[in-house]
Amino acid sequence: MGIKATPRSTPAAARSRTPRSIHASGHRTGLFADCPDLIGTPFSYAREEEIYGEGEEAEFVYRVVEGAVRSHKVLSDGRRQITGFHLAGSLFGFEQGEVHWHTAEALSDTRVLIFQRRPIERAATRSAEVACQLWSMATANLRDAQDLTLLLGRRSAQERLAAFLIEVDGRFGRTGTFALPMTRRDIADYLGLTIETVSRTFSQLEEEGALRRAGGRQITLHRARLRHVVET
Amino acid sequence: MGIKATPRSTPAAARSRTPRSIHASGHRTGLFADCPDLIGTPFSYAREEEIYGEGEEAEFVYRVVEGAVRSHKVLSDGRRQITGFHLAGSLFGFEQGEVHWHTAEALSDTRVLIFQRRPIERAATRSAEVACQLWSMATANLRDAQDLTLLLGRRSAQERLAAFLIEVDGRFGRTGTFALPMTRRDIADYLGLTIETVSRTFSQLEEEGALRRAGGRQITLHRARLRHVVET
DNA sequence: CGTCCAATTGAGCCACGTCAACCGCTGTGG
DNA sequence: CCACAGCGGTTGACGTGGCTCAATTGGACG
Repeated sequence: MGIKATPRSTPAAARSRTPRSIHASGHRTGLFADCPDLIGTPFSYAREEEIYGEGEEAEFVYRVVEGAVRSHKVLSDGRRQITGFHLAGSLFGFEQGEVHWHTAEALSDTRVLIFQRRPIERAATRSAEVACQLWSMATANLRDAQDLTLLLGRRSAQERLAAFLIEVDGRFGRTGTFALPMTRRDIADYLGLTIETVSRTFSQLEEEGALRRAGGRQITLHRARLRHVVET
Repeated sequence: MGIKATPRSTPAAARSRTPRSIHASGHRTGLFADCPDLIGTPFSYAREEEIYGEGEEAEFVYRVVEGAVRSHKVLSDGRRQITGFHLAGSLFGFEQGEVHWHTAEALSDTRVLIFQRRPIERAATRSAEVACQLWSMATANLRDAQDLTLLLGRRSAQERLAAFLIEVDGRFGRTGTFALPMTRRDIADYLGLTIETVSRTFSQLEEEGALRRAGGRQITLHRARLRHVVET
């Protein structure tokens, strides 16, 4: 659970690098787009590498440039709940307060932009616009978290997986065909299931013609039928 | 599920009332405490009365003065997930965007202060301080939602109920003795269980000496044992 | 071609859900 | 003052969706 790969380099090292300007693509919110003085430092993480851990001081925030990241919490006995996946363009690690209250790990080799949290928070205390963007971001995350709450509290395995696949499809541009960036274990820990149940549910959905699998990760959705599974 | 009592009066009527200044007690965040120009209008709701519905235009936000409120979402087939309880002092209904994405109902006869959302949002675009408070509030709600996510995704019935009772005790001042303001159905719909399972779990916890019941709602906790059930 | 690990599949079990009976309090009407 | 209806809560019997344990398959890579 959460195998740690050897870090290529440390955030401290990243901080000492010369920042280069790059423009982020596909961001969900416009935050930082209109803050030309906030330049992120490019950085990379290997597959399964930890980006930050729960309880660590929250010095940086991150934007995914390429790859994917998961945020999760673990109980002492190892049970894990993933609270979100961050794909290209999305910002994560912005958890107000002095410490991170999640652990973040790279799903695959991932490039990010790193920003120092302090200057952004200081900017927020001066600029209502920045603060409103942070508010807006927190609100979007809140809505996602509450949707997940409904999913976990009241939906069956089929409904959970179907809703999840529709969500991922949406993030990949609603093409209906994509490669899942996460393992069955990640999906299980996001949906509050076991890998076996996830696997069986994939099989059921495939039997019902709601999707087709190719090589485990590659998926083609039959969106109408999937949406029918989710209803509401 | 969500029986609607006859409203005593409507929010529209509240809007036309003369605002009276009162000071809110026991608020979780200081929001509005230092905004003397933002005066709330007192208003009341009867037990089980709907305060606002999902999809309605979000014209007001609310602070509980006395009583308790639940926020929830429902699926088309009636399955319900309560996403939060709001006790005296807490602010709710502030769900950025034009419409509410929850339904809110009074658990018992409840007094609130109503604030118009528009002026607050306008204030936020002008004052970084106000915007930061809104951000901070959203962040606190986000943390709660993600804790609930872990609870629903990965914990057993006993752990859920124990964690819930500790949480409620905390909100009532950590006395260890209190009357639950909500029914078993509400608890079940918050914890993603059925009323029968909640009831049986109460019985188990009582057998194990982790709490004592008196008349259904009145509870005395054995905090050490309850905490032991939750661990982590 | 062999190794490794993700994924699938099967068999059996159990925590929690379902269905149903019953209890006890409260309010109401005779 | 009692009878009774209504409702929240508890308990029992039984069903089942998802979990556990275990074996097998399949794809990626050396």
